[in-house]
Amino acid sequence: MTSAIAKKKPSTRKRRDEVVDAAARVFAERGFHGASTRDISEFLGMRQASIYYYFASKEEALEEVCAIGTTGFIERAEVILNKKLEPDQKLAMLLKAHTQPLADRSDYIMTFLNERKWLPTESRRRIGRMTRRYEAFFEKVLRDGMRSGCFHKDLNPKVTAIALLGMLNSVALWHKRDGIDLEQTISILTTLAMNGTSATNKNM
Amino acid sequence: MTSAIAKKKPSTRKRRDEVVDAAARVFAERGFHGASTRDISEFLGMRQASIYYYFASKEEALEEVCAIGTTGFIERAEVILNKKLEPDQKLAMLLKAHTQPLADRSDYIMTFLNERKWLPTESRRRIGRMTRRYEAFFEKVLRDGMRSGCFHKDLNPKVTAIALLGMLNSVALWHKRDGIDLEQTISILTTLAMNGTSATNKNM
Amino acid sequence: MTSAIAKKKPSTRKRRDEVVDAAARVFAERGFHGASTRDISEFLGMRQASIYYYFASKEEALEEVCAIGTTGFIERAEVILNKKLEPDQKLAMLLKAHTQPLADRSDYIMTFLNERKWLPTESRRRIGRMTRRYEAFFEKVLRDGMRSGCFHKDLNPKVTAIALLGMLNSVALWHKRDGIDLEQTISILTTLAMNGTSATNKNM
Amino acid sequence: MTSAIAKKKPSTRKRRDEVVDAAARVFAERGFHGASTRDISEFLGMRQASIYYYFASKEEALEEVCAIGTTGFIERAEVILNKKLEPDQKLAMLLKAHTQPLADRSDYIMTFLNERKWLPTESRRRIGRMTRRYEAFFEKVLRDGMRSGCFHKDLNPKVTAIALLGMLNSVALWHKRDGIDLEQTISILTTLAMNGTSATNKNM
DNA sequence: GATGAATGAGTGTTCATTCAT
DNA sequence: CATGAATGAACACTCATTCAT
Repeated sequence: MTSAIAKKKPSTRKRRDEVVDAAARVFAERGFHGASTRDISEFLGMRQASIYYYFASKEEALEEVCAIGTTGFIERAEVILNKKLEPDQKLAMLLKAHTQPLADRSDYIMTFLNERKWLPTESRRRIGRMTRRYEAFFEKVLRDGMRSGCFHKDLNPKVTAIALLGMLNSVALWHKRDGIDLEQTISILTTLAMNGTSATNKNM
Repeated sequence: MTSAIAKKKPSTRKRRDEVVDAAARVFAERGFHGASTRDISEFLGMRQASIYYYFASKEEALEEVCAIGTTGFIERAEVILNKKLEPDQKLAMLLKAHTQPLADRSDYIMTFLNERKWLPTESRRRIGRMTRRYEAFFEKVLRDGMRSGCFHKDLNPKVTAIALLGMLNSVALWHKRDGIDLEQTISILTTLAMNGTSATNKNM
Repeated sequence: MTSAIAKKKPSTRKRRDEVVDAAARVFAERGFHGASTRDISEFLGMRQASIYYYFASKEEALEEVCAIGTTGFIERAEVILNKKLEPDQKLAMLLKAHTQPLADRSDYIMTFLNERKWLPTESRRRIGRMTRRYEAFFEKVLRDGMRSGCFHKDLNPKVTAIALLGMLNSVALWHKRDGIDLEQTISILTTLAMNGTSATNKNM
Repeated sequence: MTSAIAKKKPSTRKRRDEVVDAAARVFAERGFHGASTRDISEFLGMRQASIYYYFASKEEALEEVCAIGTTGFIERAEVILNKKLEPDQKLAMLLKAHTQPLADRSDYIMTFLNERKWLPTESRRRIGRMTRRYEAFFEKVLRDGMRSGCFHKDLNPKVTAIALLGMLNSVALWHKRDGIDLEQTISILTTLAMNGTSATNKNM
């Protein structure tokens, strides 16, 4: 997924990264269709045409931003899955791991979340397969916990997985609203999620 | 679906409604910036210029779609707030009432959720005030329940309110993914939310 | 020239006059190409389409305004020419008569002066012939005065005629600038013109 | 003709100048609102969009044409004002200097005279201040001459200044009419103006 | 590495005009 | 008399993209 960024010589790499950063920033702020290649270039103090030294097309830039936006999620989830821990502990770690990149890569994450639907068909599909695989990790942990008794036995693991991710991701949309501390918010969401799935609940 | 707006004379109403519907549909599908006025007009079998008989601008069309997208939410929430019920029962009703319009007005809701950020400053602010007022209803019920003992006493009502809404709204984004039944999903989410906030939880 | 306005029944006339007035006003203010039929209709509290009850086209409206703008000039000049007076007295009267309509018909005059060039070829030619005929009156008076000795014998009557008219007409362009009284200005211009053409001058 | 603007690098200068020239020509011929950006581009053998490589907007093009249209007037007038000459000699020089650019920059001058009213508010004001300053030069010379005795003591210098300029400028409007030689016309106008203001006149 | 110059296709919008009612 | 509805043509302007340098 990240191989695309490693095509160029090390010397070139640095500047190219800045361009991708700018694209992420601008896409996050104005949306893919609302952002122009000129917006990106101006952000960099470059001319519009210069962008095309780094990208063959605007869509390719979106692809790369989205790719980076998803980088590491699956890997980190896999690591957690393989640990010797109870399912509820694993879930808590998954939730934590999921939200953590919001702090330092929010432009990439927001672009991925909101703009991936405008990717050209093929790469959209590729990314779709990845996210479904990622969701499956959550589903598996939930299923494991239901069997082992630490999650409520009547949960619908598929819907619950998507719901939890939906809740966490929605943070990305309002994490800039005043008076909301990201760290604290994430911990609150985690508690909410853990309680929502806990086996100690009756009303199901 | 069109019952929400009943401001114009009956004679004018019909055709204009179709235009608004088309705008909602196209905005939901392609995003505000990805949709052209030609897309809207073609959807209606009209010429592009004819759209401007009904709207002064594309932005005005977005405004109207968003306005309809929010119609009734506050009113229904107010009715529920004024009922003589326990806070947890009220919350359940609020959640139900919130998700119900997704079924028959999903174009409007999705446009509101995803595209309202492109509204011109003033109407964006107006809508922003509305949504904050709406969130406050959820907060109030949570706070009431925390005091009365039916919700966990250590909840953060503000963040919890936004989190629950975030979770419910995320349904709008995947409610078309295959194999997911809207009705059932909503009931699952409600249970999840009720458990997440319940006072019977320990791990807080 | 004015027969166009007398086509309709007396009952209709009044409203039609208002429409012509509005057209003159709007053309004077924004220019023919800068003014839209909607501007005219809005000025009247009408709908855009209603204008076409009175005019077959925007150009026809311009034609009518220009026609009215020139109304009376030739007639009044002819009356003056036929009087038994010295040429310099005639010239003074011509100048006075020329500037007088500026006060109460400035919209028509300004439209005529600035916008007649956008008239369709044929009516532009017709009006061109009229203005040349009008200028010839001034020329004739100048020539008469040169012969009789009251104007300087070396004047170029053609150019002088156009120059005097150019000077007077330019009043129409700044007659709204603050601190300039129309009446007084006209008298100053007349003196200037009379002196400029007087036979008592040496430096020629 | 292009010597007036010498701000850009020589390399960039040439093509851009051609575009400004074309704009001046087209604006002079059809008026600002009657001229389309396509008219300008076709005149140059360019595509419509290419105009926007040189100008941010049609209005900006008008601004530049008007700016060039006024270039040098104030400077030349200042030089004349500072000469050691009698006021009447200065006035004659001012009149001559004013009309001379008509020959080789008539598109710019005509655009300035007829179309400056369509400039955006701010630049219209800026240009308005310039023209008022220019008019003040004429006023000053007139006032000086009235005091020194070479101009009639009862002149109204403000109105006279504007009247003379109005007369000269009106040349711009008919200088293409057949049989009128520009050089000769200007000399006639000058004489007319000098006589009109001369102290040897009685009828004031 | 980057840019100046240009363009084809498209965008939102305006406008004069038509016509049935 | 006047309008509601609509439209074809044009308009100013933007945009992603190209390419020689």
